[in-house]
Amino acid sequence: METQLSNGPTCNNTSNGPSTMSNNCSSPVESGSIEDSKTNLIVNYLPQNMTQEELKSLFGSIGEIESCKLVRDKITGQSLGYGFVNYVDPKDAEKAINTLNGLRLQTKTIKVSYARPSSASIRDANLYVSGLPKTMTQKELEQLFSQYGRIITSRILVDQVTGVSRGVGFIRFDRRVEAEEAIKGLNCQKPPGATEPITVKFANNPSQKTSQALLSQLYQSPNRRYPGPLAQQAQPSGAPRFSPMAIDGVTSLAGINIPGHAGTGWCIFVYNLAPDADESILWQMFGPFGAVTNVKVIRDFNTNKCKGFGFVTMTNYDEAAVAIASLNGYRLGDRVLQVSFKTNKTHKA
DNA sequence: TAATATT
Repeated sequence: METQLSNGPTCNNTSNGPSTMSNNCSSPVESGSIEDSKTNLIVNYLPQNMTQEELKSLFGSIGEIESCKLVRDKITGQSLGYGFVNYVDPKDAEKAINTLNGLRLQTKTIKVSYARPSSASIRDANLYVSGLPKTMTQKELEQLFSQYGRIITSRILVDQVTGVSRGVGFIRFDRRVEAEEAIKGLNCQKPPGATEPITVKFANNPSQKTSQALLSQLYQSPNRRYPGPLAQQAQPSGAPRFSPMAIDGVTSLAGINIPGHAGTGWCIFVYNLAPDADESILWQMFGPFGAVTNVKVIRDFNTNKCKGFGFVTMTNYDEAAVAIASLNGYRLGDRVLQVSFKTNKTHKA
């Protein structure tokens, strides 16, 4: 634990997530400020539909949260895909990095790292690079740019089908001045061995998105989500499909009184969990099916071992129904899970 | 030639 912390949490890159190369591993001390917070985390690559409450619920399963904020577009209110979680205890922040960094949520692999102190100097430090040799790797790209400063993230865009580089990428520096120097030094220059010069300029800001792009984003249907890691358990072919109209996120469920519906969402009962099961397994199993607002593993007060069951709250009925259809009967280790909407029989008024 | 990381 101590070793990993001093080595920098951002070294925990995942293999296929939208993560960075591993040169951003400086500790807060090494990066020049001993005042860096050890409780405040930045969470990147959040699913588009994840809410602040869901973020808080996920990270609250680690420890007490002092504050939590999902960053949204000022105009459209759309999530910008990242947020901040500030813990009360630095130990919990460290634990969150160790347990939640790299967690797969829907189509995303989230990244959890310490937040740098907010400052104007770290803003607008993102570069768009085009004309790269198709053979250039992310590592080589970073090597080229690292002479100008500390790289926070890098990415080379690839063809989704072939996996071949599209010759364009992004480099985010720690500070804007570093990005400015990189433009001066590398724009219109040929990388070593390349036959064509590259273009290096500041990347567009998300706020500059066209209204058309915003519209397509607003109407992106959450129904197209792949059915999670457990597709073999999915409903038999021929089973009724769910209408995208019904799960557009604005369907009002307030006041509906149906078993399983708890006012804030649809409560799902998960039975036959192992004694050492924890909340993360529930997030991982149900997250791919849609908006999960809460998970809970029921534990014995004395032993702190799971009593064999837990609950998951999902916002949308259709997504909950698909999750149940897919996960009921799912084999987790050597156990076969029973998954259903929660009934009211356990606590009759 | 364009995905999102500083409240």
